[in-house]
Amino acid sequence: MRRLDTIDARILLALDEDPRATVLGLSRLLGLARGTVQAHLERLESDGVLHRFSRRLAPAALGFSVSAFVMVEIHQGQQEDTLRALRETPEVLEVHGITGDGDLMCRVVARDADDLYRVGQDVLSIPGVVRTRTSLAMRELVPYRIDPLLSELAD
Amino acid sequence: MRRLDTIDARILLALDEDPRATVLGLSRLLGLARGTVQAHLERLESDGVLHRFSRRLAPAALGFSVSAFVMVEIHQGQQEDTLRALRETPEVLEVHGITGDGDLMCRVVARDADDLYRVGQDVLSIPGVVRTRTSLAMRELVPYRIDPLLSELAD
DNA sequence: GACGGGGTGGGCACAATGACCGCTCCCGCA
DNA sequence: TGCGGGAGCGGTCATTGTGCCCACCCCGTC
Repeated sequence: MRRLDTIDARILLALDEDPRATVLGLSRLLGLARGTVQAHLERLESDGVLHRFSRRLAPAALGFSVSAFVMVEIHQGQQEDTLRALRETPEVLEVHGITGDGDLMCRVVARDADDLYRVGQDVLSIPGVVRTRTSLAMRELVPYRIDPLLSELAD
Repeated sequence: MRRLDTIDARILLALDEDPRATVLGLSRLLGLARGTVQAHLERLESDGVLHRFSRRLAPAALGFSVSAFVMVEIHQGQQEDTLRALRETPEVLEVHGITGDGDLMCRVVARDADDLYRVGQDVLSIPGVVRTRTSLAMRELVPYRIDPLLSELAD
């Protein structure tokens, strides 16, 4: 994966401030030539450095205001089937293979506490799933952010 | 938080396909009037339904190719101080207050395995932190996605 | 039965885009 | 030592998109 430089970082931080900023606007703001900003933006999009747009969408806007982490212990043998089923469960937003006592760490969302129970059951009923341990995310104490790391790169 | 409608969902899915699509382009693609798309896009940005732009950035592009989940057990009394320190640690990307055996669930990144050890020590040395349990995210089995939920809304 | 929100379609002046050009500077390499 | 090549810059061009109007219409609500 390509490594970002100072200019990329400054552009991204500026886009955080104003996500709909134009290329020309950014070039003026950052004191760069328009072509420079344009080239960097194109590379950012084409190099796979940026995730899909919908990553910016808050699940709550879809009515999924409850989120939880589900540790899933699986039967290693049929991991493929298990993963396929997890992928087909829309409420499962992401799955990581982790070290430690669980095998899979899933982030799930639900409409409310009751709905979360249903999602939990859905996961539990997936073939290959041995045991689950659900932790309800009660408060988002530090909302996802990456700008501190970006800022370090920007100067 | 405002609830999205079908048009919002279709716009967002189209932006997933082409994040740099113009308003005019979207209106043609979706068979909607330009003003309609423009109004929805403005509302999406202004209603706080969209997270900051940098949420789209892959940490690996910054050189942080290792990520991990750190369960942090804290001294409830000084939670404020602990949180402040976590917030000041750039490698800590997000923190959730959760139910269950840990108190805090942190997602952290690091440059490599060695660097992760350092980050782990940093967290452990924060006042109020009693115990930590780190799970290295070895593989992203289902990368974050929300489009299945969006698609349900789109039709 | 009037109102208002949210969609449509059109039109306008202006701004931004994409795609060029040649120029310079700097770094790596033969 | 000198020769690429990459990356910024600054400029131009025709084309496209934007922001902001307008009037209209449908539909559910009070």
